Amino acid sequence: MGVTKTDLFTKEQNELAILAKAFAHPARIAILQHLLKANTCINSDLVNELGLAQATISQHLRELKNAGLLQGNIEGVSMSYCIHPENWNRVKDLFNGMFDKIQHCGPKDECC
Amino acid sequence: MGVTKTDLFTKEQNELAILAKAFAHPARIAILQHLLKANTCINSDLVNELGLAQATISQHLRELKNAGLLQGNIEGVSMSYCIHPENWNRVKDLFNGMFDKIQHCGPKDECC
DNA sequence: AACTAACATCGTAATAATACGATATAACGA
DNA sequence: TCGTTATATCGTATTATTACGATGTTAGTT
Repeated sequence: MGVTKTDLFTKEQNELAILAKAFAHPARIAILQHLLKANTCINSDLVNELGLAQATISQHLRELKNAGLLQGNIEGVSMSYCIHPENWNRVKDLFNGMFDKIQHCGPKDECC
Repeated sequence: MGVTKTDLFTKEQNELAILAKAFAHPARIAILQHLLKANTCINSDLVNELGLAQATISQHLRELKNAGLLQGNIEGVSMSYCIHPENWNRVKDLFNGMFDKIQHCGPKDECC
């Protein structure tokens, strides 16, 4: 793409955008939802669950991990992933910090 | 990109991903934050505020509008944008529906 | 050691997103 | 009407993302 002009924006704006990008694919949402239910899973679970190739799942997992949403622990031969609890809550707070800033703007909410 | 296999995922997963994509650029976060403060703005406000070209701002505004996050009203010669209140709250609920599903997973939060 | 199972990484083709100049379009005022 | 102001849209070069086969890597098994 054209290069995003990161320097024009605040640290918070860039951070929120990076986090949102991690959520911005249905496969990654599906992975997160699976983990919210199952607490833990390995790559091959998700290959069966989602029907994407192993390499593709691995790539999505890495992106979620890079964003800090997941952590991975070696479990014998396989890699066990789970949601990173502290970061998850921080992300929640960051988004809600934005969501909650909306203000009532008129009797019928006619802002503009 | 390789084509995203939308049909593999649920409606909610695809919707969340589309919304997250709308948030996944610092310029769009900046636009939303500006609107949360100012309630209303026009294209040229943002050109001055953000330092991106007029065409670029217009493109970002369209994406935010397509995602349902903004609404626009004609105001004489210019276009007045504001946050779409109902959709904004629905988006908030959708994300929190996900954020809040995290469960305590152990004495030290060692999930995996 | 040889084999297997489970992943990660590489390479790459296909496709999407970003930025912006150039060019429409539309409303208002003189 | 003509010019001005404010946006939208088009075209396009550049860069990023997605998916997956092929190949590497590592831990356990026989």
